[in-house]
Amino acid sequence: MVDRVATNVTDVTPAKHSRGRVRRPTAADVAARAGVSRATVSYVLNDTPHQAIPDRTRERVRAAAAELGYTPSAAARALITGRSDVILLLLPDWPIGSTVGHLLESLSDALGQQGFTFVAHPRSAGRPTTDVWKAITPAAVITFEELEQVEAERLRAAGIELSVALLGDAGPAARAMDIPEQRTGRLQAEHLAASGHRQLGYAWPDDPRVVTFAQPRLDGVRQACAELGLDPPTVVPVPLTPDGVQRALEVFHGADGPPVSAVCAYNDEVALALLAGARRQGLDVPGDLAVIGVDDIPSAAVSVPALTTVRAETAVLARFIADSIIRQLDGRPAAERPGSDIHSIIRRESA
Amino acid sequence: MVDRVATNVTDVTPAKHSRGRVRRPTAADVAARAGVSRATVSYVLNDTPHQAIPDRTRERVRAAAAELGYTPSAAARALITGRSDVILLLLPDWPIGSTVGHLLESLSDALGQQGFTFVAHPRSAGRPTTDVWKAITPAAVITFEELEQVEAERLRAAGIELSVALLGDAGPAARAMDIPEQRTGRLQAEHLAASGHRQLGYAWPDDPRVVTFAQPRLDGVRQACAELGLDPPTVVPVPLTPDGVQRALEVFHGADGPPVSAVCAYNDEVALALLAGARRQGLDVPGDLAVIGVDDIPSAAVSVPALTTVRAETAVLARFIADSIIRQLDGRPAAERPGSDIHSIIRRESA
DNA sequence: GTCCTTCACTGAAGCGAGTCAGTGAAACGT
DNA sequence: ACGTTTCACTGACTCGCTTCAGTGAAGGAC
Repeated sequence: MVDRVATNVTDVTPAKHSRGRVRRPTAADVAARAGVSRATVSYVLNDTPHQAIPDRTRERVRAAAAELGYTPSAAARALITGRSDVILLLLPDWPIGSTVGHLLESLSDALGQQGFTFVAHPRSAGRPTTDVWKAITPAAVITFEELEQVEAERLRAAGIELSVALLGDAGPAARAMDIPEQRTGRLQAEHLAASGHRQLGYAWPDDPRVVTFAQPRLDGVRQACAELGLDPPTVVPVPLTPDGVQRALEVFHGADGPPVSAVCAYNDEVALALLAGARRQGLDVPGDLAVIGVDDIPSAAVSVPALTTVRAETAVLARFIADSIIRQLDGRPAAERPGSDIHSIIRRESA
Repeated sequence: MVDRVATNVTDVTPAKHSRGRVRRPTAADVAARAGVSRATVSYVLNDTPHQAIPDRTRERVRAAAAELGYTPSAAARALITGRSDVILLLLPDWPIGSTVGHLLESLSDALGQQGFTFVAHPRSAGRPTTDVWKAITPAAVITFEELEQVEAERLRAAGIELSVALLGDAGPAARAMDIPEQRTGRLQAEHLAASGHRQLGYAWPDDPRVVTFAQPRLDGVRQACAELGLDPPTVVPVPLTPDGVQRALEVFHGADGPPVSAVCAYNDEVALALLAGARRQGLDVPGDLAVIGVDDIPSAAVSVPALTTVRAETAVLARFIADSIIRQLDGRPAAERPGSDIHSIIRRESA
């Protein structure tokens, strides 16, 4: 190859395959351009420790790499290291809303800053789980619910060392992060109790797929009620249909038990449905019934009455998750759980 | 290696690395167990054409693979074929809601059925685009908006042959699918016109990041108005804040122009905000102002009044997108655009 | 009986990196 | 002056797979 470095012409026309396909530059190309061996290129570009390479050479290599626009092939790297820089999130099959959307974004951000690539895969409800991780070989996979024994083993057998569940007990053997969802429940109950409500209701989501999410929130409400000396909350499922909401409101109003004066909703969507239902029945909110949600979705600010809700600092949470994963990947102890300050009440009109 | 096939003992204990890490079975393991060469294993498992391999042997190989729980290493495959089975969707940095969530799920389904693995990557708004595709080497990448020239070239230079934008003109050189978003706008306008409304408004999203989505919808409304002989719609941005909604409603009510009797909202979220705002001002919906949304989010069914909206068959759309991509990957002509039947009006109370 | 096909496979060459074990040359110690 | 250490590298192997170019044996044609 003619040495073009000496001339001022930087010819970086991408080489062509025999088939005419563009071929991206490889470490060998960089090596040739810098006048060193492939090994040296690898050492320099990876900052491999215990390798005596003078700054002159390092500079030459880096310059060559930059000029060629070289980036290592992820596939080759994954092949030899056994894992990629990818961290895979398995999305649950239940409807993902803006909250999960935010979490994705924050996670991507937090992980990206540490040099990892974050991707999400929606597990299709219909078909059996294809082994996504085999197509990606991620460094770790994140799930919402804990994996079943069988699946966890299959993961492990596929060579993926780390899998983390966001929800679920952080039991002895378990690899769950135990995201503090019950705190949202506690906050809801505490806020209502502080306004003098003594008999609370819980608007449970009607979708069986979200129990993992709903359970800790309800648990939080229950705990708070117990601690504050209130009766346990009246739990009522609230389907997102006009009739369903209507019936739920009747139960809250005392159809078969003591009437409640305030309800904690599983999330803002359910809370908003309750607000609308109350209006249809001529109930005043918060006069006849106070309602508090979770998530602070955009619609919560513009409803009538405006929805009081619990907001979580997704970004902080995401950073914690990212940190934990990276530390575990490095074999270091897990990161410290974020404090209680990541949740806060957004006080508006409904409670 | 002792031939264990003859005995009834199937010893499939995963082999260990020197480092003690689990090693997944490779094609060589399968070959050894089946008593053939690695090449044969590859031919059998990939059903490589023009290869004379008797069914006996095929069976043996497949059995061995099944017993060992063998699955090819995606990394190795990607390394040699130059691309993976992964199709990457770049999520826009604007808030993703349940509609996008549905689309993800449907796409994952449709693509998965064809043997592809679908993953989504949220592009973080803050940091410059990391080249995700380099960490994944996808067969194709899907974007919402069309990529900028520079980015498209970088993609191409990274060896990714196919990139598709969901929105944007399907111009001459462009690789856009031109998802028929303006149809939703047309449907909205046509529905309102059919109810006798002559002066329409358009509730434009206040978030500048969603213009690509909003523009075609508004275009659709404009087209329909023109065709039906109505005045062009009064376009008003509607921020999702109480004040913002209030001001928007005043404009719709004739604050600086002819008052409108019905408004098409960019989506259900905006529509719902309008509904709440109207209530605060004591306006009757649909009496004083009819409102129609897009998306049919769960909350639309339980609002007061219940929201009339336009729903899209995400699954059909996703199948079309998946088909198009796969056909283009194979060099076949693109799939036929789905008909107008993928959008339909969900008629409720608000219009 | 010889030559040519077809059959049923196999050996080996790569894909693009990471990494270990060297290897000459220079610097240093005594 | 001679042995040892450090420096600055490089050659070659490896990861798991696809694929091309054979290769020996059996079968068929003449």
